[in-house]
Amino acid sequence: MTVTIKDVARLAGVSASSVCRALANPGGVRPDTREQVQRAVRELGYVPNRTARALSTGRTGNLGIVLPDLANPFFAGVVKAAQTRARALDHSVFLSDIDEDPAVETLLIRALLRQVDGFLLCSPRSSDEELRALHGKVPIVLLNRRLTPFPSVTLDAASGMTQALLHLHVLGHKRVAYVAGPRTSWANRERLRGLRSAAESRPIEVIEVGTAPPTVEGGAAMADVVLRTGVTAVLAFNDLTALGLLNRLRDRNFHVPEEISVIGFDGILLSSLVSPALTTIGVDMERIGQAGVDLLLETMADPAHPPAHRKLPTQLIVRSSTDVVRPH
Amino acid sequence: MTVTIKDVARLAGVSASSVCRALANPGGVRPDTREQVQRAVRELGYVPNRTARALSTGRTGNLGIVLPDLANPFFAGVVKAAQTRARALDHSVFLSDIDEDPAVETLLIRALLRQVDGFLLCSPRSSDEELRALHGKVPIVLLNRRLTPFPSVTLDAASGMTQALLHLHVLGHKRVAYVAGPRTSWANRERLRGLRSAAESRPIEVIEVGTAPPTVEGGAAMADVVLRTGVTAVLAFNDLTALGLLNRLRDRNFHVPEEISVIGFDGILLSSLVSPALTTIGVDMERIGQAGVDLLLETMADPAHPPAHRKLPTQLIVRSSTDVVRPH
DNA sequence: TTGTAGGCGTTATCAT
DNA sequence: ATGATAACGCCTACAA
Repeated sequence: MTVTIKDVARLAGVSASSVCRALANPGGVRPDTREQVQRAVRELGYVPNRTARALSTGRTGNLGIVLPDLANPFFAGVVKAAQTRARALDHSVFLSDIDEDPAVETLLIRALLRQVDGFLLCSPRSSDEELRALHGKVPIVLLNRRLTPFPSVTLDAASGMTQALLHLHVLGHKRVAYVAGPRTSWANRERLRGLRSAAESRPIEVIEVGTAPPTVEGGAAMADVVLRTGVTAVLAFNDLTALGLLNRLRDRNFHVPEEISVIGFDGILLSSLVSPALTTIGVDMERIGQAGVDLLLETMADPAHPPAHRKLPTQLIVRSSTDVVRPH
Repeated sequence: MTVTIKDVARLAGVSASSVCRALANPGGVRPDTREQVQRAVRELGYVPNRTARALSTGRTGNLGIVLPDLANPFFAGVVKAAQTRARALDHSVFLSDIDEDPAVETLLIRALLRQVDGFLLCSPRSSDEELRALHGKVPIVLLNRRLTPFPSVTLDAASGMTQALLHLHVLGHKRVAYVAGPRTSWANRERLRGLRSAAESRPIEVIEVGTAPPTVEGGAAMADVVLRTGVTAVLAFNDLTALGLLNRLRDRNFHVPEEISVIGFDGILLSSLVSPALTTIGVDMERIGQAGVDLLLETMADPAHPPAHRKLPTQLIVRSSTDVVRPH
């Protein structure tokens, strides 16, 4: 039924090891032998069983990608890019959506541990300790989180926040709100830190209005709180949150951006389609996913010399054309 | 370094076979033996190597999900649900985004063939022949495509299209356009068929304006063609296409829905956030993903008696509040 | 250059 | 109820 290396060997009139060599190391075998083998392979439609190979070599050719929520276009975009990159490098991808639940994260990782050569952990929600406990067991690259001794791909949130605040400053804003993301999110802390730091040197007050799930619903739920602070602008943890805000503000008959400015983070497609279009701090999801996989493969190749961290740029995308402040 | 079943056996003072039994079939072993084994397992932190198990049992505990484009929120939503369901049933998921390229689809499937117990093929772009060639080799469930002898999960496109056309009819529309999706998409043909069939019994003319990639860009590119037909309403293959249309129409200073109505398909979150919100034919992505996995597991359990096809409902979601026609 | 003989970790068969 | 033993498919010394 299932064609194995032995079938190929028999048909080619050689031993299994020769088949193996002919495939793995075409130079290490006589040309005519290789010819025989290749013909047999084609004829039988032989495909090596990677599961069996993994048992023997200890390498599976698989990567594990773990992320908080695939419904967030940011992660979908990153995974798409990562998966494409992985395939180009002859690797398959296990996908695990933990649905924002830190508890299942480490469980999932442990379950997949021996089925992958390494993990790309996107915005992991686990504690530093839990993650560190994994170190040495399996190559890991962190996305959107910085934690020694792991290699990681992060975003230059400080730059993005500075660009955004400068933008708001020029428009005359004096008080801005920040709607935070998950407490367990390193990126959230980083963005807030960047925002605060950018505000220090400017006459702008930053008000942290609290944490919301990084979803449209989460953002919508925070709109009233934001309004109560009387700010003229609000920065959200990410685009989904910002869109939720935008929507609820519109329901409340507040005009964006005339009465209140909203700025998101990620630059997902969706942010460009709403109207008024969302001003946001954009990132290159494709590059993020690629970089993650590249770093991971480097780490796997040489665990002793893990590659350096990579910090990717952010770029403010101003979309609302009439950011005129009318302080209230 | 890595703890195997033998380590457990040694520590528990039993044979490897007993460890295996104690874990797989707790009843088939003496209570005190099981006790010993469980203690050893905990102490050593033993986790069975699923790769090795797969080699022995022939079952991997993995599913493969293949889809055209993860950047499409419809597929992201379906995959999220499917993945969650799979995990609940103790299965892991391989993900493959083929980026709308039929050529890589079968290649990918063949590559993963021995690493999964079955495939969930979402909107497969391959030909009937290519797919049928896979039959018998591995359990397969089709999503968004009907093709004997495969079990499948499909949508009641005809119903959705009928609802939409009735809606347009009531509003007085006489000529509507359909912006098609990929030619290789079964769902596209089905939707067009449903639309045509619904139009037969009504005084409405359906004009197929051509094929567009099922993306925002694809939709945008078709806007001018749609305008040239002079229709008062346009149905798009999916929401992304519809949103592209919406956007470009707005750029052309056409008012939606006053001057032209736009209707999408899928009911992705995005469609509810734009303004005017997109009227669309909604589906339950979560249920689709769940049903896909459920069917697949049934098929795997008993390949001789594959489960029946499942056709899931569609529901027109009217969002634009002022669908008044001003025929031109 | 090629074949033979393990072994990877697990499960299943067969005695005991 | 338990323990040897033989697979599963592949890879890699080692020997020829």
